[in-house]
Amino acid sequence: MKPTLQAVADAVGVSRSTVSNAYSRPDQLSAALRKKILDAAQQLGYPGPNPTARSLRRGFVGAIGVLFTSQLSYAFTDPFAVRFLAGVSEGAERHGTSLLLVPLPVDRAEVRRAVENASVDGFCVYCVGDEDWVLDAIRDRGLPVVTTAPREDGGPGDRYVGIDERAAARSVADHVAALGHRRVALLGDTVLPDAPPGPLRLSAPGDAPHPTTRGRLTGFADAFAAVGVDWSAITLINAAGNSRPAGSAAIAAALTGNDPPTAVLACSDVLALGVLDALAEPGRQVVHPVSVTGFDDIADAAAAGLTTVRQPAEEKGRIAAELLLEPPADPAAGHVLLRTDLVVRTSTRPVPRS
Amino acid sequence: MKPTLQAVADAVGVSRSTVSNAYSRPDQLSAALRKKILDAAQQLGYPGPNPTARSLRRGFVGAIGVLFTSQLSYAFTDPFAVRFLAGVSEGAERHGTSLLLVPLPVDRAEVRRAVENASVDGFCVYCVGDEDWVLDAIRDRGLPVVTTAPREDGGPGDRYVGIDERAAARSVADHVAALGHRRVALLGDTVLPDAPPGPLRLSAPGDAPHPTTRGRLTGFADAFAAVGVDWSAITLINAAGNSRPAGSAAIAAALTGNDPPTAVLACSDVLALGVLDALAEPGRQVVHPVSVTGFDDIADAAAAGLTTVRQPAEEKGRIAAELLLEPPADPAAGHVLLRTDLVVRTSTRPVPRS
DNA sequence: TTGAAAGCGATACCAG
DNA sequence: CTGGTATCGCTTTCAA
Repeated sequence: MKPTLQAVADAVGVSRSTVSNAYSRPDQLSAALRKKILDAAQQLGYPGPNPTARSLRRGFVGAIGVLFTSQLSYAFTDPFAVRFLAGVSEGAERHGTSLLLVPLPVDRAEVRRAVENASVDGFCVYCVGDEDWVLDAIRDRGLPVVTTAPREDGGPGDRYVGIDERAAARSVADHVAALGHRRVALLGDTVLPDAPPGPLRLSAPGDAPHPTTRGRLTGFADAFAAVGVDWSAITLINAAGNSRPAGSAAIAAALTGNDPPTAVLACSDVLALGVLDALAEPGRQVVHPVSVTGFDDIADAAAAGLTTVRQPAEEKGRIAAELLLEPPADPAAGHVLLRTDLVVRTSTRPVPRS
Repeated sequence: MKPTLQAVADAVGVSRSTVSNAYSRPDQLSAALRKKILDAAQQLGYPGPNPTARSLRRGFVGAIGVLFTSQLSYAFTDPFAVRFLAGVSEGAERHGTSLLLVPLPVDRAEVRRAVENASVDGFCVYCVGDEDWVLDAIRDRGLPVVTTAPREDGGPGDRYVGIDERAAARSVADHVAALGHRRVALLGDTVLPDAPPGPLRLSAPGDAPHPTTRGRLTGFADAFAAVGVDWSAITLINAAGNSRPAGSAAIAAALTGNDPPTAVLACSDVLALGVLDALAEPGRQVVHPVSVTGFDDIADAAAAGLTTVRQPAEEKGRIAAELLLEPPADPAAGHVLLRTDLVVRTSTRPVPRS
């Protein structure tokens, strides 16, 4: 049995409170006594105050939970997520706060349990898919939450850090439209739950359930509507997952069909790079060059010459952590919108004359 | 005040145990009563059993601590570390275990406190530098630990997953030596604590305090000793940090000096890529092509054509997690050595004839 | 099935 | 500066 604080107290012949003070409030006892206690503890092999017991008593843990509405390894696999986390960890580190990465089970009921079991002071939710139900589970815990996508029904303490998805998406799409592209395809990840990879019909961009995807598709549509291209004339393509291979697989058919698009606008850089991969495949020669755009501006985008929208990944994470750790006095300050920038590179070109 | 289990019990008119059972052991009470309790809880806004209290009582947390002997953001900045973590998270996820990323303060005394304050069932330590003192703090907690570098004085329960650093390093160095290189430079990160970037004298490779660096330098030295090149004839260069810019900065002077090395062997891919960056800089034309090798085989290595040693990053992480979560019955199985492979690409060429 | 009682290991207030 | 006491919120025999 591991010795407890009580054991140390007995050994030294003082009360528990004194031993506790020796650890947590050195100024509350004489240096000599403190040393005596610490020595005895060392000698007994007392590992120091049990952190769980301490948290219980203090009503505070010193950790924030980070949830990915996806497999946990997504957090380390997706380039944007990694940078976001780097930012979160930076913010947390500044406050001496730990990060608890909680894996979410696939089963909904178990998700509740996972959320309920996390010893944390608050949650930071990185929204990958449509996750209102996850947010509900968290909200029921009654802890502060910060999300990366706006909530429809955010309560008073609702905190959020993001970008104006719609405007940002519009900025790239405007660029593409200005280059003369009219026959375009939009590529999104899991536009509808369980949709297979490939073309997908959606009566309006606003029908996409996931807020981020919805915002981006709507922004794309806005730009083309402005030049007279109706939503119904735009090809929407679904990718099964946010990864390069998923992007390649999803776009493949569209590129080889007759009348392929002259431009593909993807909802993420990863998907866009997948499109470039598909375009580069020997078998997949398209009759004309295809312009491609991404979203995020991850590291690989620059080398690939990908035109994209930059959003400040690390800053987003850092602010998320700070929103949790230093709650703004003014609740209105709980919603932070970051700036985005259109980054034009070589992957977009004027529409080829036919 | 948030309602407690007691409040729910009072509201329903049952005892606490019954409410507790409603949550944790559904089979211990009638479905009807359980529903009644859960409804009441919902109605009262009871957030479910407090995870901290539960952990205290159960003596088990359901989380493992992950420590980086460096800034926490290193975990998300260094490509190899990220892949390692992806592996750890995969292993943890399989067990429904969370990951607690604990930021380590710079101050040693505070490190102890940080370690002592982490509510976890075990620790996984990613060794960046010379961290015996961190390991000591952890060991004093009396929790299981798995490290990525062997410990000199590992106790009985000592768990470790790594590679044969020395042999792996030797394999690249043998390749370089076979190409005829004799005037070589070795590049390592923080070879000695607080050493400035640039050339460094070490009487023997074994003098490097950090076990990983020591192993790699020794392996490099082995290979050259075998072809008659003495340690004293080898240039050792220190980089201030494991990053591309640090690599560039450290090597710069050596490349422009007279009699520059014909080959540079770096202790990591990141440093090696930094060397390639330096070589590519307009001002830095070297009189002859310089061969460069790395270590790890991160994603960027392939694109850069970097010759390197591959070690299975994700697997390393996954095994680390498993070693913690499914302690091997046979203590000897607590030490896992992974295989490495020499990957020859275009960054190494035969020594130029002069 | 249900409930009473005994902790899990520590902290904080308040006398002394 | 030190110690008694109440309590943090829950789980778990064990008996009814």
